[in-house]
Amino acid sequence: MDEKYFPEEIEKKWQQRWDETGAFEVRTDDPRPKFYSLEMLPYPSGFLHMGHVRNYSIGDALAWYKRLQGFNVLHPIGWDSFGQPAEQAAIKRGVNPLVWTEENIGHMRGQLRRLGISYDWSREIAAHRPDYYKWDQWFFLKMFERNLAYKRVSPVNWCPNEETVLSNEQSSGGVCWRCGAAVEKRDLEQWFFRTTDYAEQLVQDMVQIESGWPEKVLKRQRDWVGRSEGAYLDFAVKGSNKKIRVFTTRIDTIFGATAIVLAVDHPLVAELLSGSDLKRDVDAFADKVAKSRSSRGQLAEEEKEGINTGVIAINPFSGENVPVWVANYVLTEYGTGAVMSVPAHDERDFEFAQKYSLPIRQVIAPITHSQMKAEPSLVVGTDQSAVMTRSFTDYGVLINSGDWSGRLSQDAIPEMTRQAEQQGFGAAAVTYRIRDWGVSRQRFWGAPVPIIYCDKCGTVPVPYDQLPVVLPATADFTGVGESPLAGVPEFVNTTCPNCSAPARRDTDTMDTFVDSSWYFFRYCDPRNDAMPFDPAIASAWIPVDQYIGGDSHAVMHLIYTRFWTKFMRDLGLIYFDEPVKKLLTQGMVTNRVEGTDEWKAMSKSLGNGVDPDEMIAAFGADATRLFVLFAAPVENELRWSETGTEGAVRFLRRVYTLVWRWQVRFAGAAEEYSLPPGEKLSGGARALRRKTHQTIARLTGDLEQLRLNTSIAGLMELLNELADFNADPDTAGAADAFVVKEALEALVLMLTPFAPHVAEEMWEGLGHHGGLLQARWPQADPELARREELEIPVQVNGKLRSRVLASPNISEDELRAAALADDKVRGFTEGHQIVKVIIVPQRLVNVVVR
RNA sequence: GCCGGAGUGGCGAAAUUGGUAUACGCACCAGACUCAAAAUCUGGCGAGGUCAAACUCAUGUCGGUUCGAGUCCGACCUCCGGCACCA
Repeated sequence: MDEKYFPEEIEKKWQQRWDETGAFEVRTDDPRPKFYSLEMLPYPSGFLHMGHVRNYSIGDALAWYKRLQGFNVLHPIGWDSFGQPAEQAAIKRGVNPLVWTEENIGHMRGQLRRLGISYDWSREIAAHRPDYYKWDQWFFLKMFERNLAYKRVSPVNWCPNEETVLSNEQSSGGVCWRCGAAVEKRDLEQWFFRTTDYAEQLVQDMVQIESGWPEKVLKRQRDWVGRSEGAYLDFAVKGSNKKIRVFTTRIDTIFGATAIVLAVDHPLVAELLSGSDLKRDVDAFADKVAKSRSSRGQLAEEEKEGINTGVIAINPFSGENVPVWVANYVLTEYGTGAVMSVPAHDERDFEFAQKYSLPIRQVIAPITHSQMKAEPSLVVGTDQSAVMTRSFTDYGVLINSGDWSGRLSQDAIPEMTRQAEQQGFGAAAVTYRIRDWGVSRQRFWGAPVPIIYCDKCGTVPVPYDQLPVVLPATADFTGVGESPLAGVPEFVNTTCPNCSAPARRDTDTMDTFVDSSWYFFRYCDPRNDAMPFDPAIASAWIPVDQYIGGDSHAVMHLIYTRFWTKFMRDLGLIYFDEPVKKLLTQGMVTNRVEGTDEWKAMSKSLGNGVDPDEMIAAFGADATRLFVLFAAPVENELRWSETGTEGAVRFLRRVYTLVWRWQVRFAGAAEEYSLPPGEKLSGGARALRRKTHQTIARLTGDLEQLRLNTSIAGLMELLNELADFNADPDTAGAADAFVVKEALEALVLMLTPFAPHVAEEMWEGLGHHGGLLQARWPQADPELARREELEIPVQVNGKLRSRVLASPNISEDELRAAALADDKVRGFTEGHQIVKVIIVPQRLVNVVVR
């Protein structure tokens, strides 16, 4: 130890030592219990930002804490290194994507090491390397074999700016998730994974993780899967043998159906109208709708429009004739692309009916008090002349519904569904909003789709022994048109694995979310060249005990990885359903935007970024990390503050100086540091001991819940108590020195998760050799943590009036007597009748008077 | 519009889940050290009130339950997120 705290030297020293000894490398056959601490792997943009620092500091704190508790901790890192920016660099600046990516990784790896995050670097992986993406391709082939990967022409979301296909998730809100450009539609042949096959499991299995995942994330996933229970119903078309199938969740409103409405590209539209005069009008209308959809993502804001086709359908329940319309507000992709329109009880149908003067027939009446209050115009048995001013969408009691009138919605729904089934015109049904995952990208910098097209044999999977399908070293990066791979003849031209005739490779690459769906399985067995991972090894580590990342991945990545896990389970690679036990979605790191009062996520374009390297240079990695963890609860937004970081340095320096002052005594004398039996401690020493043990208990609880900010506050309190104790190392007696040593050791050990370098340095200074990896988290003695004397507040009628001193084992009677005898309390009770005295043992006395 | 979450000092935030509101830190103020500054150390720091105290009022607003409410219940206001024609 140096006399002064020089973070740079200490950090360099310990980083080097950790590196040389491979300190954080772990083995799967270690007998200790395992713990898997995982942070979302970074995209190698070239530079770490403060969000990364926060993410990895949280994960590292947990990893160190668990190590000190005796766990075998897997804490790996890798690179999500396929994706657009590398290709953009190639297009704009002519840099080779591989060179660009490897350079970025090199720089960021250096930054992570300077931060001193305790990773097992021997397990580092990168998605763009053939030994990784080989397994993306392997999984693709497995999907293909099981009919979970299929190809179809489909209108895809197309970003005109980046000229690439976007998934539904990536284009939510009608804008590109990365660049914000308005999304268009295009028809392309695309590969899809059947995520819809797993829709039900994705919802059902949430019960397995709901205790460990934020409710917010689960809710978004539930919404995303969009499970909806209802029924299919077939409406016969008059004068034809065709039927129109609709999906509804409100079969109980069917007597109020006054139209059938089809989506513009519903297949029946063309059939029903062939030869009709209206066909041209409807086609023109369909074109118009398609155009306006591609230019604007905001469907909800569009005015409802439709055309009456003149076709008549028959309501299977009432036998009534209803007109068939085509309209822009019905979605092709959801349900059956056709709905029964019930204006009285559906907002959208109501709006549509008003515009086209369709009849609005009430068939559900409100029954509860709050419904009545909200809908004064609607009453049971209302006459048909009553005018509805808006739709009534609650459940209620059926009216004007033939034999069903008088039934409750809740009862009518299952019974009407049963009748529809029995009579053969309907069935109970569950629909989902989730769609299949489009994985094709017309991109160079991704894992090539391992498929070959042969004129004779058609679509042929690349044989497993020919994997990986390696990306060519380079291509023409024009940034426009089809995939760059299509312009590389050596890549495209191949022979058919079946018949050896000349054939062509698929020129698309896979979505990068494929890479990130299973990467943390690969960490467990990163150099396996026979399989993506050994099932036994992966099962020894996974499920991940704690996963940490931004909540921007609440739906995309975190749904895909759950899907992938279930798929791997069905392949027989693993036997569990869910990959992640506990999830933490950390808050953003924000900074003030210069010249404004706004706090926004740090970004280059706003000019409010903070460079982690500069922080490390100015304050040290330990102080930077400590501040980031202390400044706010992990899930909150963190507002950047430089003075806050100075405060963190101040704290570390105070601890360091104290250790320095005492280490001479601890290292020099051959004193035995145990408390001599029967030795009486001074009041101050007892208080310090108590604080030490209270702090241990507090931190142990807080860290389990990742309450890092309060943990650090606890350490600061302990330091303050140590400073107040103010014993002199040169003259302190053995008992005082023992108490100080106990406090300092606990402080240093518990500081390790937040500031590991300086903790190592101080731990060594306190005379321990072998480093913190040999050390153990301190144990709290509950007996010592307990107060020996309590200052118990005394209230009169709930207002604090005084305090009395009492020992913790004082009886209730004694406490009551002491409280009532207190001068101040007597001042407030005099002249009143004491009704009762409430005593919360060891806590409080409340005297109730009248 | 619908669904979540949150409102506590000048600021980030605590409060063992109904029991001393404002821990810890930042900023600020005063003092010590210094020729001076920085650093460091000591003290102060919700509002009103007073020489000082007593005391009063304060956890978005209004009401309720309770001996006692930041915490529970009801209504409302504001802010932040998510979803948005999903039948």
